[in-house]
Amino acid sequence: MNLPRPTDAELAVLNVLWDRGPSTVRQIHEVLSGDRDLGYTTVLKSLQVMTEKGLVLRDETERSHVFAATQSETQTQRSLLGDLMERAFGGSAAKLVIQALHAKRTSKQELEEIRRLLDRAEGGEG
Amino acid sequence: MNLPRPTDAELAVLNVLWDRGPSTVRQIHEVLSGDRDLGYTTVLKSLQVMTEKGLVLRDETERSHVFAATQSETQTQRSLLGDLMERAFGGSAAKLVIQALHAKRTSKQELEEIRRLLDRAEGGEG
DNA sequence: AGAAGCGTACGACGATCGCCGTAGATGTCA
DNA sequence: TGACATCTACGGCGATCGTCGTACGCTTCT
Repeated sequence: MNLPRPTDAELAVLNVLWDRGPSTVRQIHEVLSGDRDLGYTTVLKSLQVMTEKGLVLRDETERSHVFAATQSETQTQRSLLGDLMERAFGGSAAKLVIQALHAKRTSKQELEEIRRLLDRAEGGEG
Repeated sequence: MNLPRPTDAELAVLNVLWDRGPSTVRQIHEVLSGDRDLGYTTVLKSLQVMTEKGLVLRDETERSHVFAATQSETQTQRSLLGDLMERAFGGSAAKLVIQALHAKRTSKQELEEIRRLLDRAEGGEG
């Protein structure tokens, strides 16, 4: 089954989950309300919706439910990227990468990392 | 002034505009209804909303208004990418690029193109 | 036992999304 | 001139988004 694309608010929650591992509403709320002003029940409601969508799993064994992301950060990043690639880049990974490199100044180390990946990718292709 | 992120439906319209240049509702509708089933007034309404948002400009000199994108495809691609980079990649272009290369099999030619860009980017840096 | 605190459930609200029907103005053609 | 086609404007509909208030059930503390 294919999961729906997480919304902005949902992605913020997922980021916390990926960063800190399975967490309670309170823990997530604490992290998130560091940035912006955000009610406790807002986070709770988000998690409830995300549970219905299958974006998170809820462990109800304890009184304070514990939530965990169902997809890894990497999986989500790829599908988000694939989605954007289709919708805005005519499906071309190369165009996307090129614009990404323009979108933000990339450090020398990062460029090297990309180059290494390129070598591997090229090698692995028929 | 900063334009809002175009929605999925709006991006589909913009794609037509970038591809065919300034167009009437009818022309856009013809292209779009090639793929999916879509009412004429649906496209019209989209364009009206997009005009309010500043995503397109409307030329009303003719009876059939002519719409044009206010941002180039490249500009939009970059801001979409920058946005996603912030929301899902912790602001790291490198992570994004790496996942993008994984997200879809990339042809040898495309890889070469990216490599060339990398050379240029590296050269131009301090 | 009663009060105070912590937790989830539920419903609501204003905004937006994507979609379209209908109204009414304007142009075209027999 | 009258019929018909073509356009835009407007409003509505069901769904989702992001946000929260309120209700209510368990703990825990006094």
